[in-house]
Amino acid sequence: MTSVPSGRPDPPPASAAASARVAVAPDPVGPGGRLQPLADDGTPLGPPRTVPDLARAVAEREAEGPPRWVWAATDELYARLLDRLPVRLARCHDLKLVEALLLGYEERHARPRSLGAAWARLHGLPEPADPRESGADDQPALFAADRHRLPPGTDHLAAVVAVHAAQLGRVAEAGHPGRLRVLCAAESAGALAAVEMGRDGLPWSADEHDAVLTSLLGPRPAGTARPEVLGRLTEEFQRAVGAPVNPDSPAQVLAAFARSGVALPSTRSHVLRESRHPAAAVLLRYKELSRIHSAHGWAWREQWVRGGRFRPEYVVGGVVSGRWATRGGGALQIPRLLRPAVRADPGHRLVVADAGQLEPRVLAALSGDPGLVRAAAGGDLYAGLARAAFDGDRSRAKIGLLAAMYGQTGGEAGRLVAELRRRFPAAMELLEATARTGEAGGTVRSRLGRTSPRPADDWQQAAAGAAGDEEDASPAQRAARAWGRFTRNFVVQASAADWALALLAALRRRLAGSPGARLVFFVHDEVVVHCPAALAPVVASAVTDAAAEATALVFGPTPVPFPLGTQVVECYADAK
DNA sequence: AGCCTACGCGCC
DNA sequence: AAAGGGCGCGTAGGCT
Repeated sequence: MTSVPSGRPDPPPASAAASARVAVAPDPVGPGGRLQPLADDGTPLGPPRTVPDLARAVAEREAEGPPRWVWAATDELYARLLDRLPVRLARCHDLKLVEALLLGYEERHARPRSLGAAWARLHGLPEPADPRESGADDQPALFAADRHRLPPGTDHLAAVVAVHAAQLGRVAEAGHPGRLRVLCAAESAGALAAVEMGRDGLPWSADEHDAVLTSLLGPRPAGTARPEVLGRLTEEFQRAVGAPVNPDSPAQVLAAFARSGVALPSTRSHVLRESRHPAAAVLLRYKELSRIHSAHGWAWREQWVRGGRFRPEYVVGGVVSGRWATRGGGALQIPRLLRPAVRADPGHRLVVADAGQLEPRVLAALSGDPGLVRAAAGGDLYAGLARAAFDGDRSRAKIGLLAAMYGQTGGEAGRLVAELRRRFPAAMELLEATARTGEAGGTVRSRLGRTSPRPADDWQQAAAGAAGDEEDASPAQRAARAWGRFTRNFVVQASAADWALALLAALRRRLAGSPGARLVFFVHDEVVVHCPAALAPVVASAVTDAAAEATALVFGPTPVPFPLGTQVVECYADAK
């Protein structure tokens, strides 16, 4: 285990003031449920209360002063409550997400994390496997309780109370309990935001979307036919290679190029761009248009855009680094070409906030490397880096630093990394130490304590199947290096995700006082808020304040600034 | 028909 | 010395 070095104290607990908690268990069927007030250490305060209308009881309790709601899974229970709640809930403790964080911290990554599984572990019972996560075609609501995997006859509320208390104890035993507490609170707040954002949706203009598609692909074809332009480009491509080749088949395309005397290593666009063969340019154009049509064409719009909103399903903790994933619609990959379709409602604005150079700043803050900290302090980190080590060549500085964080060693980038090692030894040593840990099969942690998984037991054998005729490295060595690149990047990416999650939570809390302002998008290092135009300045300053709060929570006092570029626009395409 | 992998590309 | 991290999704092409 390698911990991230730090000379700074733990941040304070997420809620310094004593705040009540309330455990929640919905009835298996119907609108009722049970509530159990808890002390901050998880001890029950008084008897549980049975209520006929859970949403109403939760709303009333929230109005008395928001407790931290403790429940099995936000994505299931909060999603059901939200429609019937007059307000949004301030705080929660998501047992499933916290269980996953703790299992990772305890290096038991592979274990199931449902409430039922956690309950079983507490009682020495066999652990039920996690249910298959799935989207729209899921089990009907009647079976929702089954998703928690509680053994039949188990009291849901008692299980919530017991697992919660046990989790608080496990957090307290961690190496940095304060940081882990922040992580659990931020992850849980993120789960609330994810449900809300999925509900509210991203403003999306079908007309603008169509205008973009039509300008690129021509008029919409009838039914599921492909646009004529794709047929024309296919024919043109086939004439150019002199064979009836499917342009969507990399194998056929490579063979056709080979027949005309051009050996390509792949059909990737950067390879095609270097080829002088006349078919290459046609193929590139075909790929570009075909991609838009198949990935974000009219069919996508009809499937995902309803009532002027794109509503993706966010999956909190969907990536081991703590980044979110999404299910359906590819929400985290909205192509730049389509951003004109993201438009604020009339009289509204989008406040788009983007954390610039987040990962290198995270590296500076984690390592405390004096040179890198100085470079970060100047505003443009890469420019500062360039002045210190690359004769002012900003692009080489950027390539070198990214290569160092990704573990690239070959070619020009490798030489740039060598220069970085001379000038920024502490930062580079942090990266190399985490890589060595991974190569040896160990785990590393983010700043707040999110822990990398261990490689599979047979990780070095499994890699033996890969074609390995290169160099002198054995398959096992190459597998070790690959895992080292993963852990090397994990610390930076996961700590950046810590910061972004803290930002989201802080911003969400600040926006609670402005009901017209809604978080509508979150992607790794960027948030978008939709609000009435008059509110935009307030939202923009809330964003700035939230960034400062996130920096303090995650990194404590640090000389490294984490600036958030904030823009107020009507259309997403106009941002930066 | 469904299931799986490889490939390629979009985003960060 | 070492040949670039994380995703979702669509298509092709092989498998059962």
